[in-house]
Amino acid sequence: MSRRFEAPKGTFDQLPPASGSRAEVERIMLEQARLAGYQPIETPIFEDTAVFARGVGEATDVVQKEMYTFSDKGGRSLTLRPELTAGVVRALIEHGRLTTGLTKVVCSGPQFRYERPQAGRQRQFSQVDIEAMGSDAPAIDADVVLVGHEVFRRLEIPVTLLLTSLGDPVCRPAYREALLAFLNGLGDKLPAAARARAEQNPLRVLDMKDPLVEELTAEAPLMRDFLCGACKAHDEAVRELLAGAGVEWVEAPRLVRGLDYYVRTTFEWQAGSLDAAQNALGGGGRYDGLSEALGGPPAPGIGWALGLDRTVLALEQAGRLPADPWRLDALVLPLVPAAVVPAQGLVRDLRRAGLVADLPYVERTLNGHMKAAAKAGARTVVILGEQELAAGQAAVRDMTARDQLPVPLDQVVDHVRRVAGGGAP
RNA sequence: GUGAUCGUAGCUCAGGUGGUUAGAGCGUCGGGUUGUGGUCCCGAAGGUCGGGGGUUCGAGUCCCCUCGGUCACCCCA
Repeated sequence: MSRRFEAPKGTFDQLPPASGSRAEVERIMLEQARLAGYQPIETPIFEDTAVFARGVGEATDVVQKEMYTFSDKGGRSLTLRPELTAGVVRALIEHGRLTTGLTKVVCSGPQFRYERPQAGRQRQFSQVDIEAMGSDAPAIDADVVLVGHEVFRRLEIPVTLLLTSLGDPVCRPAYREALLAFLNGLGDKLPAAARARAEQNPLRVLDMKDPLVEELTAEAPLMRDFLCGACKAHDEAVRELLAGAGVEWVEAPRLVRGLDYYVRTTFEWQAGSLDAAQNALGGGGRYDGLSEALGGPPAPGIGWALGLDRTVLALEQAGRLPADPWRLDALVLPLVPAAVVPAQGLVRDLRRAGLVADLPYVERTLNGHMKAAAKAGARTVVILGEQELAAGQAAVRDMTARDQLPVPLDQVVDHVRRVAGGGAP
């Protein structure tokens, strides 16, 4: 026997029926985006390495140690996308979509980061992402957040929205200096890891989990108190709009992003139900300036992404996974050779009517077929035996009611629709 | 990248101090007499004990290496 293979480290397979629930979560997110006017966009899974290096930021951990970078046979340096925003912005710039007006897009798909896997953190992971580019109006910030609010509402999953403003190139440098001064003032009381981080990106010291660091930085200056007039006005307008839309949030002045492009409005949804370190189900923020960094025209933007795998995990733990929508409405069962052709025709008609219909394809006793149909959750079984054929009928069994009726062949579709549509658990 | 922990049938797990043909439950398949279901009864299939090396008369059980899972740090959605 030859060697058996396993999925590569940090990747996983999605098999039915769990894959059905997962697809349903993705569908709900895409649907909410569509209702809010976001149009589908698709970009390559790999890009010129520089797109991410410049877009995400040379100094970030993502770029420095987590990218899947390789050379193709033409000697180009390419990178499997570690996130979606940079590629989307590159595409919008390339096709001249950022010169005028507002562009709202949504996309979904796998991304890749070389990390040590754990629950909710895989080397290949999927996100559903929305981006709105071309406006710095606070209303668009609220619009983007509202999409997420509705998604989590529909999924009936308890989340907390963390919200803050990271300032902009006008006010952040002064804050950075103040924070750095504060951290330096702590001297060697600060652990080495924190001091090292302070040199790279002092803001990130604020979200370290080391209790000692938390204690030492309890009185650290906060960006919130350093916002310039424009940022402050923007922030207040966003909050007013969100409050008006009934969105609740928690102030998170220490919320920090690991991607360099974020400015001003920044947010994250945390799962209350997810008992894991990776509990951010979705997050994002404003990234004015990213377009310019990628060689495009000035075009402010904001967006966020839903972590699909984590959201499914959280739904699982909360016992709220959406039902798998692939359950059979009708299993059509030809009992004699002469019934095979009419059965195929029935299946075609049922499917045309939008019902999930299938044949068994395997040899089994009638008893066996019934057992299998029950186990699979089929709502009806349409039996075509000798007697039924002779009468031009099918026996349609309602599996929930355990009730069976002879139905003329040309009425089977309507009958199944009535039975299957009615009693949905 | 650092630390910890685990790895026995498709799934969840048993397998004292190493000792004949490795077990259970669930699941799967078949049967419980003519064409009818999830409970019940009977039966069957299914395992190079993650992989490699070592110690030993003998290893699923001990040692080393390696691969993978999980958890925390780190990072992030």
